[in-house]
Amino acid sequence: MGKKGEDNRQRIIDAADQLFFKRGFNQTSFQDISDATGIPRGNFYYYFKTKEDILDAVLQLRRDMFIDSLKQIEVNTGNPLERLIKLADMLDVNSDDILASGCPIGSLSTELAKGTKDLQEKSQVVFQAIKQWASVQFSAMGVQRSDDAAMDLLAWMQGVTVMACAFKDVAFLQRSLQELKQWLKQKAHSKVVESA
Amino acid sequence: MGKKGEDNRQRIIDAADQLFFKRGFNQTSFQDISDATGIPRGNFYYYFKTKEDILDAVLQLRRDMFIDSLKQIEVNTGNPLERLIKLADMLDVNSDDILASGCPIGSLSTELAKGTKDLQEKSQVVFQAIKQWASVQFSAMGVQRSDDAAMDLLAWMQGVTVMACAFKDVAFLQRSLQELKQWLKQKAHSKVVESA
DNA sequence: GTCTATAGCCGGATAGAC
DNA sequence: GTCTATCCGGCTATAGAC
Repeated sequence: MGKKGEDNRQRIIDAADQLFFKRGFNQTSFQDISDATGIPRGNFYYYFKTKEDILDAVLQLRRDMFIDSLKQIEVNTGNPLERLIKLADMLDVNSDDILASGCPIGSLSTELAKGTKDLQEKSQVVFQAIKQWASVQFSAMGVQRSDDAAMDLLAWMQGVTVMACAFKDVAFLQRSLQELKQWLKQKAHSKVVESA
Repeated sequence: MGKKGEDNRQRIIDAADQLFFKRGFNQTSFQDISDATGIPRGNFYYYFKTKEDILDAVLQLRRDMFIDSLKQIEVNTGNPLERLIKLADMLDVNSDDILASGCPIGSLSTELAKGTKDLQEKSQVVFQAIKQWASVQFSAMGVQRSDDAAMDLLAWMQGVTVMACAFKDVAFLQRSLQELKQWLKQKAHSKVVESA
């Protein structure tokens, strides 16, 4: 806590997080992060051994941020259906960024999938956390095969994001979000029918 | 046709096409393409002024290849529902590549979205060709708002691809493909009900 | 802990011989 | 048309002064 460097370290991670999203991991240079923070390039190696170490820190940050957001949703919302709807609504809340740069997690995962096996595995961590949370909510809703449902939800959100970003089509994003919410509500209702 | 260089030019484009898919556009160097073809780096500039010109040629190749494939489907299949199912089945036919590197069009679009505005617009062209073809098929099926249906289909395929690639999950890919086909069949049937 | 200077490499692009 | 040699710049990473 008292360490001076912890502040600089966090500023590097925060800037890298933004730049990895806007430009991609490979296309973000130490110079870019230096320009954004005012911290000299050479100084980075005091906090991180390699660029990949910065990536690790960014992935951990994103995972922690998501887990925080999801816990907030759990605190504020008792109904699992409404919780999942709030997750989906992130597409609307962040629509400007999504149209411009896609999904921070999905686009990074897509980029890292083309790298070394080491890199490929790292990108799963954030998705895993969200998937697990969504699965728990589906399960609480009484949905069978909640893991499958969680994957379907994530796939839906990713697909909408890829196409909306490719065509810069906010109307498609909004329409798909409505249909996604309908699908979630049907999931919640159909479990009643099936369990009857 | 008699030009000697046309052969080399095509070999460069074909190698770039593969490499852009496996490693990404930015992460593919002239050296990589040279290694794959045996053609010296410096020679590339006889056929292309810049790396972006190679990208243009690759995008045109992919568009042409898709248009060819879709025309083949039209020739071999009279029923628009079965045509769309054959389009979806590309997820199965190319499942190994998809698990390893994602969708050639989607992943490139995601990468280029983080580049200059010039690059962003180019990636739309291939998607546009497939979307238009799918829209025609939905329309022939009697589906209302066929453009929306085409976007939904592409988004579904992209979402499945992103998640299947991220988790290297072939079972999810297969399951989602079955559900996608069911959705297509429901679309085909529901239009009868609505028009009755 | 902070910063400058620079090594060492590799990228896209060019010039010009053959 | 084909190929070699090379320029110039940017990259990650390192060394070492302060």
